Amino acid sequence: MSHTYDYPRPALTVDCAVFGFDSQGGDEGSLKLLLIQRKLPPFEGQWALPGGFVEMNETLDEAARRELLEETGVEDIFLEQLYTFSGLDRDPRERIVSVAYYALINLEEHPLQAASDAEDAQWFAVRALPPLAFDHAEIFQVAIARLQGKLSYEPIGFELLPQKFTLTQLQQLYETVLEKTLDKRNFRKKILKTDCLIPLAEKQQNVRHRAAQLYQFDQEKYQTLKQAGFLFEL
Amino acid sequence: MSHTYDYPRPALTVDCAVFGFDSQGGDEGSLKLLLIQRKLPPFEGQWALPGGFVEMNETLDEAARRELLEETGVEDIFLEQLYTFSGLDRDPRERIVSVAYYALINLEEHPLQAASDAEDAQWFAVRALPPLAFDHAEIFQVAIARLQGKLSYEPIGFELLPQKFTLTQLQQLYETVLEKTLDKRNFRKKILKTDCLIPLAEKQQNVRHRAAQLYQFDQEKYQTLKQAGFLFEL
DNA sequence: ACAAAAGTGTTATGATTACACCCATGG
DNA sequence: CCATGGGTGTAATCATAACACTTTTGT
Repeated sequence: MSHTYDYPRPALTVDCAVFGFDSQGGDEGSLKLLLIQRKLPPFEGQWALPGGFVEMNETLDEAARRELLEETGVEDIFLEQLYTFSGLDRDPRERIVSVAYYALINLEEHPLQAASDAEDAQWFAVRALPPLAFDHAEIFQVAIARLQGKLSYEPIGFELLPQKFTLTQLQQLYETVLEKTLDKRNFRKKILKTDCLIPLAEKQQNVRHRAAQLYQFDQEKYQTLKQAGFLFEL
Repeated sequence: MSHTYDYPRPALTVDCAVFGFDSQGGDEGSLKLLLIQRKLPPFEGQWALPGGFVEMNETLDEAARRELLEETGVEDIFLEQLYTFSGLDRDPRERIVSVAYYALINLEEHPLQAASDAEDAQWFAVRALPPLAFDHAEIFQVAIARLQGKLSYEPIGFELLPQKFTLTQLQQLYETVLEKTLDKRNFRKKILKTDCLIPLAEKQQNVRHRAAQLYQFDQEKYQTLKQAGFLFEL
């Protein structure tokens, strides 16, 4: 079946930069990016951001979530539109405009399911990415810049952690993403002063040192404070 | 001539929310939005954001600038991508995905040229917009939220003023866009401390009170400071 | 008892807020 | 000389940054 229009149209795709955070990886925790290995030309065998064509009966958000689920088995995650890329030679085959998204996920609670349609999906440390297909390296750059920017004035970091986390994990996350070290006492004072963390009646398990207090982010309270003009800053 | 594809494709357009600032308008200056009156259905006769279809040989930025020039005679202005809108029923005729831009312009130095292709283009105070075609009211909301957000941590306000401006004009601009009043002395201290304003050897003319010092924004210096990690905040 | 990370307070400095009067100019 | 907006300083409060030791727990 084919489709005919009076004027030529670019094809429209979505691409997703999915970030995960691994509290264990390396000394200080490590930030990861989810990539899939291409099975078909162009860029056959190379790694790329998950994504694909937008269908006629879905919005861009829906397309992004669908592709993510199909290609990586990941669903129900934080996902936000990033930027639309429209360079004339993005794709060697034809003119393709791509709406990029970035997503945040915590590795513990969303393991990769072996991708449903035989694409190989893997996590890569953002400090050691393989060469990426198309203009995906550029999309990644924009995505990480956005993540860094947004982390400083919106509480999106929690999306990268398990529901229950320690203050040290949270701090490591901020340090890793922002690429700078933070003072422990000042960090704790500031984050607790926001009053958006609920201390749980529960401690870390199976650690061979003093067990840390676990916390949970109070999404509802944050929304309330935000209405009232409060700004989450770090 | 017609064009045929294996799969159906949404049409792709750009829409521009162009803001202007009028230091005179009203007590405190007023923020304006540039609209064009539609000559054809759908929404015939209604006001809409300038915009149109993306051609195959141009990027989105280029398309936005081209449409702006064609429909309103405006060129060489600050223009930035905003968000891509993809609701299934944005346009009653067919599926159209639209990449929205916002632009800033100073009214004194860029008067509207009677639109080259017979569309009627006019400035409207953002506090008193007419009903807008399509989902353009939503696009406008996103645009103004972005303008407010960005004004606080990047020096984009200068794009809305003439090259030479007084501190009072600048303050009125901030007050108008952010919708809050600012303290004169504190505002001046803070903005001058950034060291990005060049005092000119020139004063306001033709005012019936003490003439104010004119300033110019030092774009180069700002870029330098920005590299060095300095953040323009207000 | 040791190793490993958790947890906690104080002080100095800089930033922000609040606030009111004199000055220059044109009519 | 008066009306209009231009221009300026200080003190109080708050936020930030710098900094080191004690506590808990498992081995």
